[in-house]
Amino acid sequence: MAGVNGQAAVGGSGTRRRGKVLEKAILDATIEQLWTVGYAGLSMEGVAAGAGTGKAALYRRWSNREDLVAAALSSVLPNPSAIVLSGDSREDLLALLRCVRDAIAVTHGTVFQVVRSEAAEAAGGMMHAVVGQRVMDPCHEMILDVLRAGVGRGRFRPGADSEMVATVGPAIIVHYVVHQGPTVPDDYLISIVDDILVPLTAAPCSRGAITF
Amino acid sequence: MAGVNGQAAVGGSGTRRRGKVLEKAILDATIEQLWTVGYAGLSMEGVAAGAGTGKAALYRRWSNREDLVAAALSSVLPNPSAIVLSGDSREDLLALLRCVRDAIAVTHGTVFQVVRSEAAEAAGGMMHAVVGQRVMDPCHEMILDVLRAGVGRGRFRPGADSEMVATVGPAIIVHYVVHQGPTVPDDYLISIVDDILVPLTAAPCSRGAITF
Amino acid sequence: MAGVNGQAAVGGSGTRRRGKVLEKAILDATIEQLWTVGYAGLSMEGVAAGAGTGKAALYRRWSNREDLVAAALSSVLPNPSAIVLSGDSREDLLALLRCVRDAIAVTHGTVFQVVRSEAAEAAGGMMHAVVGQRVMDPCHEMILDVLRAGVGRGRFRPGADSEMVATVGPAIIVHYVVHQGPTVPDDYLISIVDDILVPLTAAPCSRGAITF
Amino acid sequence: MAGVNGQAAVGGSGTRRRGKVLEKAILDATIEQLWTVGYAGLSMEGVAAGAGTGKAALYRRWSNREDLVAAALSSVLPNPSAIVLSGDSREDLLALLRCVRDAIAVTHGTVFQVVRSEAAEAAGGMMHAVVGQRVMDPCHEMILDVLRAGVGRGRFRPGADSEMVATVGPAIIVHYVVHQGPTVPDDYLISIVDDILVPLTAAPCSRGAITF
DNA sequence: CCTTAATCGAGACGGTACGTCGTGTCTTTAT
DNA sequence: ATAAAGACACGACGTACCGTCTCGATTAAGG
Repeated sequence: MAGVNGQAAVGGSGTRRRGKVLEKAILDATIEQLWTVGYAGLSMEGVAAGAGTGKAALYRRWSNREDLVAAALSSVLPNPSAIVLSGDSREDLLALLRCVRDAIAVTHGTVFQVVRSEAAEAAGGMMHAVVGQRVMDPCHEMILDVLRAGVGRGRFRPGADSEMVATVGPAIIVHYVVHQGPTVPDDYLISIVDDILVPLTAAPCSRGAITF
Repeated sequence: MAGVNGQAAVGGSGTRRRGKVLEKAILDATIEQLWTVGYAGLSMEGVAAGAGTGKAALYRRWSNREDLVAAALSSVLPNPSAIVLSGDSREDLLALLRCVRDAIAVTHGTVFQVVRSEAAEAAGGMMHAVVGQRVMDPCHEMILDVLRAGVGRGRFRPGADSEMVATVGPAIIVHYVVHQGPTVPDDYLISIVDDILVPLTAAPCSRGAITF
Repeated sequence: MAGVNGQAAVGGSGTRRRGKVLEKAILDATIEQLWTVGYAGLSMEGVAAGAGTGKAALYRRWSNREDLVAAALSSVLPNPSAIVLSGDSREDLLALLRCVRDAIAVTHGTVFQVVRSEAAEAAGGMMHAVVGQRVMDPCHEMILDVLRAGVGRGRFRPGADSEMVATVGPAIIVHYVVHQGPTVPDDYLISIVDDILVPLTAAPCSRGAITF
Repeated sequence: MAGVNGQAAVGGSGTRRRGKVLEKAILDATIEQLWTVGYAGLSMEGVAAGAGTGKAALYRRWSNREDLVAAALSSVLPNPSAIVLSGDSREDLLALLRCVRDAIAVTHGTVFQVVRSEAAEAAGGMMHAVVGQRVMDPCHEMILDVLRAGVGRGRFRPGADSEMVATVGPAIIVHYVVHQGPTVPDDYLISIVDDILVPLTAAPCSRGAITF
């Protein structure tokens, strides 16, 4: 458990880590602690021990537990801007929802282990804000882009490119995570697209007479 | 050996509180602490002091902080079964979403201050489960009932009475709370109904004889 | 999770005490507590507060109350080896008994506030052992030396240099303290020497050539 | 362990003890606790549980732990007035020292587990006083009587019937108990008499010329 | 090459809260 | 009326972390 890296806490291991190497070891130890004991059980002392360093090395970089965890999460979060949109609305929406899902999964649901605590709000870089700024917000914007494109091409009904429609998908994912746990199956995402987003954006009476 | 003094409580009240009276005082003090210092800042000692009692009286009833807060929240949660459905689908959905909103507002967002922590999962009566069982789940079922009724009367499209459609409204509210804070304006709820639920459930080609 | 504040000690002293300085402050506070509230009323929390530190600083050094008090007593006990023997048997015995008396007086009788408790026996450095090893045992040996010298010079009867004779003086002092309190008057010590030790060691038929 | 008597804590055992029967059960449970966990580990709750009763039954009879233990000890202490003196000084002194020894042994050294604590001094019937009044003081007086008789018959030197000489024997026993534990071997008592009391009381040059 | 300043590792420090246990008081219920 | 049971207000226990701080030891960089 202790010592994610290979040379910590061995005593006279010869070399002593500094700078980025040490920082990486600390963030790795933080992530490990999140997976093993969770956010509530994570302690600065535990992370320091796990990384084979002292508390001072942590506090020199991050002012408290929240900041440390935020930085650790930030280091493992997926990057929405890496997604290339195909132009196929359904596939693009699915890809973006998968990104949202992965952002939550990779943190093991930590974001929802502590959300909106007052202490967190005071701190600048709170965990939730990190996930929001790094993943949720960009995904939201990209979903909105897809919706606008769909409306522009007449594939979606007018007004389907609203903030709220763009919110529905991520919201359902978040709701699922909060209620069922951090692992959202792919079928569920497909279902969100097909059962919610498709009907919600469908052009009304798209083929006129057929409904007759 | 420990505790060698033994003075009885002299503080003001002539008689010593017991049972339900004391329990009420403790839960009230807990709610007050939640509003003043938040979940993260709430301590058993603080609640005991606030309630004018000792920690033992707390631990005799609830085994830890989570259980205590869950009980306190439970004591202030709205009761969905008190909602009388009018038969007007739109109004009924709105009433149910208001109930969900109130459940979160009344807890000052506490449910989302700590959600799905491992400790919480271990404990039987964790905070989130309380809100889920007491409000979210019943509301979900009632929303589903409204949807089924709408489908049954042909006001809603077939298939609109799905689990996922019923999830959309609460999910958006949760999403809002997590991102914007615990106070969800009524306009937002109306917008959820009109911009999401109405289009999502709209009978295809709503204008025409088919609705009959 | 616990301990969310973090203010550093602001209390008066510019710098934070460490090592020996802090240890001294703690032992002093312990002695003060012993005199003000007695052993039974002494608490780790009280000592920590009195010394202006935290309980951890105490438990880091001593594992429990007994050990702490033993250390505190040890710091104020008289040192028998500082006594220089004059060769005058009577004066030397008196000086040694005064040392025993002082050892008890300086602890305010604490040694006899808890003696031979099971907890004490388990612990290695229990209070009573401290006084025993530091004062009682050395004094016993020195008394024995004085007796042997007296016998050697024919001033004392043969056999007067026994363990039990050496025990008599301290035993009477202890008996007095247990029954009358920790302040043994000097007259009493003189009386022990003159009324007990002198007759007990007197050479038979002291007047006569045999003493040669 | 729990339930010294046969019917405690069994539930609906039919009869409920009162008065002397209950008092006896409590005192027995107290003695048992003294032997098993010692004075320091003895608690009112433990005694109540051991006796199969409630704390109220204890506090109705004795105001605190000290009083309870004093009463319990008192119930098992030997009675010096039962000793019949033979007239043989040596035998009589030995019998009295055995009484002192037994008084300490029967309490398992409890008297020296807490002695002269401030709390004890405040209370009227503290443990140590009980042993003192019930055994130590009477024995002291009886020893003095034996000494006076010896002096009166010319067997002892004049002045041998002093308070301090009478104190020596018990004092050495107490000293032994404090240092070696509550079990004083009979040989040790004999040694006290033969090596201390006999020389101390011996008539000087009792047969004149023989020493010559 | 050797200083020199930075920063590492370790852990003591003053402090808060934890969850447990015992005290002495007071209530409740049943005998 | 009193027994048994146990809740109550309280204080102390010994532990765990917090965030700050000190103290060598190590090490990268500058002269």
